[in-house]
Amino acid sequence: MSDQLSAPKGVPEYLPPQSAEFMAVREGLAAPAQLAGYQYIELPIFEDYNLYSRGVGESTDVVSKEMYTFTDRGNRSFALRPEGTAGVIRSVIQHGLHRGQLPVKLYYAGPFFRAERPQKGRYRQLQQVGLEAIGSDDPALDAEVIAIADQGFRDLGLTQYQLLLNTLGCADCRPGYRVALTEFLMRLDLDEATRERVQLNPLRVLDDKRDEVQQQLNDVPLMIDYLCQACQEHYDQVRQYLRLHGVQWREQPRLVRGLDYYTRTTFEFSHDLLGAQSGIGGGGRYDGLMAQLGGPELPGIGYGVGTDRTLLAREAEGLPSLGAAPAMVYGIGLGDIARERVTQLVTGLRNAGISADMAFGGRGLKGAMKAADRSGARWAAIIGDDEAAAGTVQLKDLGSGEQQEINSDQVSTFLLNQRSKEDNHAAQ
RNA sequence: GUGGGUGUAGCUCAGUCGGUAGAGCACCUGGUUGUGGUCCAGGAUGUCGCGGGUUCAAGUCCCGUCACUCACCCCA
Repeated sequence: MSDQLSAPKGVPEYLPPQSAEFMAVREGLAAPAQLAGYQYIELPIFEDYNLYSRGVGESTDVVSKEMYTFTDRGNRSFALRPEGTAGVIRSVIQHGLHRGQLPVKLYYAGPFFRAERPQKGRYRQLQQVGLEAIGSDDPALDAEVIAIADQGFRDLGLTQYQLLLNTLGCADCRPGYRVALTEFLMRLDLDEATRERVQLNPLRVLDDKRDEVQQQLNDVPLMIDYLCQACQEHYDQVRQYLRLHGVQWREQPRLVRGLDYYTRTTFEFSHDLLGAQSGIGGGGRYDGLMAQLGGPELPGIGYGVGTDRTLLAREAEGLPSLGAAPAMVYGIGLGDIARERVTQLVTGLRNAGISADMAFGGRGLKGAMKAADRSGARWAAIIGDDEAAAGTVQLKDLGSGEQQEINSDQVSTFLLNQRSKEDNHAAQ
């Protein structure tokens, strides 16, 4: 037991049947992006270390203490990607995607890595579906991006979550706010680590969960009161477009994000039943990031939603699991010749688009029937010596128990008819 | 990095006042020869996380250690 190999700490695995649910969730989160014209981008899972220190920000926890880093034999420094936006922007700049039509609309899905202490819903290898829209600061785009994330959650049946919305201002108005906030925070009674955070990035003190901190924040200055004219108008329009999308939200003036690149619109989807790690998705605008990574001065907005946490949220809401469909037919052959016939039958069915499994290991009929039942198949196709000689199949409906003998070459047409009959029935 | 909780069968867990280990589910076999589910009968399964200590005797008490887990910081 002690020297049993095991998966690395904090890395979730999705085994059947849950793996089918995982894939369904990932597809469900990506589908609304595809419908809105976003195109898939597949990117490296590790990148140059400097991409993150420059892009995400040296002062963030993600970069300062949560990255998996390594050097290769050429002594180049890399990091397993802790988030998706920086990599997308790097790729857009490198390949000049922004020279085409704007905005560039991309989405991605895959694993990300953070070397944190694991807990419920917080993993060292986490899965996200994310998207980025680059090259426009149109507030209608902000609303579209948010609406797409919201749509994904709703399509998957989630209801007990809320969208928290805020704006962080821009390079013109945020510095003034930051000064006011820092002055306020420095007068508070805070522990040393928190005082350091005030210096590094005072905004991040705002969503400290500890009571002793929150109690002192009643009169804290808020960004919303320091917005410049342009940011105020932008935020107003984002909200107007959100209404047009039919999206509900809650203003959360203390909402901040852990990454340095965010500007203006920021948002987070928070689930009510998930415990401490309640964020199922979040994102915002990053109008300075492109330039900071050596590209042109183009604005952008995006989000990442947690595939793992969305799956947990569905479970927490008691939603029916999105299991894998079992094979439609389960073939059973008794004896050597019959087993050859079954192999041919199953292959023919698969070619006709009918999912088919079969019994292996030469077990008896009783055992094979048991296996057929457990597979969840709707039909058992049994061939023994008699059927092999006659060129027929015993086709048994495992739901009703009815059984009939039909010619081998008619099985697929029979089943296709059955399937369309039942589909029509289900559609009514 | 910091704090709490838990480690017993494949899974979920029970195990009293210390007396050498159990249930449910799952699994296997049988209940007629070529027919599953339900039912009945039977069966296999453990380094009680690991190491040490106390004791005639430790799953149970003590110490250490490791793992898992929840929470803080932070984030999806």
